Amino acid sequence: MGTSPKADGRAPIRVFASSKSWIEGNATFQLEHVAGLPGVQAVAAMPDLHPGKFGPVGCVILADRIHPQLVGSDIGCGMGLFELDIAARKLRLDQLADRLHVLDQPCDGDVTRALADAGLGATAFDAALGSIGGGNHFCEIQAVDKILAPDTAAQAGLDRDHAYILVHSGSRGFGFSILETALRNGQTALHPTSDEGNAYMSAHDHAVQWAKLNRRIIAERTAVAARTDLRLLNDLAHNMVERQAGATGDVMALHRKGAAASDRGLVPVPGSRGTLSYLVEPLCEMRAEALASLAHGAGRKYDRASMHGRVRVKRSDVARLERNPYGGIVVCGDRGLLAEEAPEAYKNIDRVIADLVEFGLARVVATFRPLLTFKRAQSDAALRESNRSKSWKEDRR
DNA sequence: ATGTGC
Repeated sequence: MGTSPKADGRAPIRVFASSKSWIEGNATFQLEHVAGLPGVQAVAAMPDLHPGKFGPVGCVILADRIHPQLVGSDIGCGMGLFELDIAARKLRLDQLADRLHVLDQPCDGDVTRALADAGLGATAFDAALGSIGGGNHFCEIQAVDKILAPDTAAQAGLDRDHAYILVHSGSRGFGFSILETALRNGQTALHPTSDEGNAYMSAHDHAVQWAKLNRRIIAERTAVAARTDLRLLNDLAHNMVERQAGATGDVMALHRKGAAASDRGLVPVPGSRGTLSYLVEPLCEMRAEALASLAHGAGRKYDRASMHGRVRVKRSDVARLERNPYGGIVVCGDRGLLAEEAPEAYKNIDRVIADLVEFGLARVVATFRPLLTFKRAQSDAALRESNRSKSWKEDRR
């Protein structure tokens, strides 16, 4: 770890990655750029740091103003971990894989009721509630691999025999539209208590709650497919900004750009879809230095575009990518996405976790192995075709 | 990441 001296008006950067964790040069370059943005006072980087569209993913930025671009378009994106009320060995995974295709259809249940129960008003994007989305988003059925902190695991009610669901999804078109509106109005930096700042935060917080509900509904649909009940272990957003009191009483903005909060319970840290995932307990000692945050996953090693060259998406490769090394199933109808999201596109999650442990940021509670990973099942072409036919029907009315 | 485009 190094703390850069404050030079060129750049905020100090603290990197919680050992020399064993490979970090791409462009990610470091982006990190330095972000540290030089207006009003930035401190930056913390996690071992899963990798280049992003606007600044690197896997970092935390404390500033005296809100930078909507740092939060990005998927406001409220995060991880929900749920326990299913069924033993993992009792699941019929092939059957469940078939049934989970309902996740590609809109909810047929009463989404209005779910929104009302969550205290949320209607949005123009509610038809997408309960859908996973694309990119690195997934819904994964897991089994406990090892419990490494039995006391903490027992406190959380973890049962080594039960199946678990880890949902990675966000606010779909809703968060996207909020960023779009902010940028259209030229709002690249907002004072936290200005009218514009308040309006952004209000829309942002709505999207954070919407995304959390989205993960809940995805998990509930999965539980229905498995004919069982579920219980929430924890749900944490890793793309978000929150206001907090600064040292001199002024209001600051803490941006988590692909980083999980370390002050609100156990943190699920997913690996790639071909590795173990972790549940970790944040430790307090270095919390302030790490800006109250932890790594949010393995982090990409190769960008999406380059994966198309690295992984040939022939039939034999598809067959390989549709299984994981644990004998589990990966459902992803989109060949291109399958290549982009191949496990080899990601850094080693064990190394990322080892760094968190070595820096005293967390300890491992349990590991989970993937049994069934569900990603967007329809290809791009199929989705476009389906949208086209929908709008054609609307045009005809 | 995106009710993801000419």
